[in-house]
Amino acid sequence: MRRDSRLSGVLHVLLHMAQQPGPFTSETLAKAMDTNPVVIRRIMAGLRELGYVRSEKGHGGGWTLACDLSKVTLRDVYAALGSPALLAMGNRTEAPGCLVEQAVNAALDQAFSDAEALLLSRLGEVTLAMLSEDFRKRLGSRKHHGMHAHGA
Amino acid sequence: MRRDSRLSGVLHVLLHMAQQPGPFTSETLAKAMDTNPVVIRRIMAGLRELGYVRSEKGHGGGWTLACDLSKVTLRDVYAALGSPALLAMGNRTEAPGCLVEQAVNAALDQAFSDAEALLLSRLGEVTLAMLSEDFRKRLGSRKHHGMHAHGA
DNA sequence: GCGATATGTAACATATCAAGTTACATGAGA
DNA sequence: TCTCATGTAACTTGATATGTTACATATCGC
Repeated sequence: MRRDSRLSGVLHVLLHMAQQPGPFTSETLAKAMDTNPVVIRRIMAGLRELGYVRSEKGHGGGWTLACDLSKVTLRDVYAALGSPALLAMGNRTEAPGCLVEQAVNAALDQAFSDAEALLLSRLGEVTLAMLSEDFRKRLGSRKHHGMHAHGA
Repeated sequence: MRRDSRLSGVLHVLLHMAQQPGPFTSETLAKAMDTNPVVIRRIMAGLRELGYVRSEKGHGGGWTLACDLSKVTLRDVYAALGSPALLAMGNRTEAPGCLVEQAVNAALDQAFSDAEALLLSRLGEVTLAMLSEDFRKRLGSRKHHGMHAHGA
């Protein structure tokens, strides 16, 4: 199944923004992400509604971080995207009349909801500040080898 | 994202088969599942290769259970389907040169693999025999209310 | 052997959805 | 007012689960 990479993408954007202050245009961010400005605006829309970022039009406009990175978790970002489905699998039918299917659904639902709960919990343990810190650590160790932050 | 219901579907088929001995034609099973015989053959193909079911052609042919239901777990059935993706989300790019993306991927991968491991573990704890037992329990309690096993 | 029945499988159709693209409206600053 | 930027609708594209048709192959009963 095709996998949704919006969470990965929006985190990438946020972390890039965390490295310098200025507002970033959608086009700048899109170039860094190798995608389209409209896609950036789309995935940022939810974040703006929750107040994690701000956007301004016109000259000198663009996107700005508007939150305490140590207070926002990956789970918050996930929620800002509209909480899309976490699991690639689901039941064939919900609320089936067939008792066989009810038994199957009950077993699968148990396993599925456990996994979802764990994933959400893990995402809730990681803040954007922690990610940013990890990035800087990686940057430091790579610099010692004379390489760039970006590459093919 | 569209959710994969093959696991749910194939479990449904197997449990139906567990209720009576005879071979079942793809058409019979398809009717019970409200789908197409070809779809049944497709999802059963992997199970046959692993020896969980047998198929025979011609008169009196069809699908037969060929395993000890108490020895086959939902995880085994999942594997028989080819182990399709469990999670609906993934990284934007694997092995990125961008250090920001590396940091993002590392965090997400951790959470993702934890959730996948838990899900697989849970699926591994449930056998087809347990599901069949649960079904029979449901059947018993519904019978007391004068209802059928199937219904809209 | 022959016809009926069943699986096996390729090929094609359909539906859904993330992602990409185009077009245009709106608003802010120089 | 002109330029730059976001906001958003509409459309295109690609991937994939699912559904369907068609036909080949194997097996049973006569």
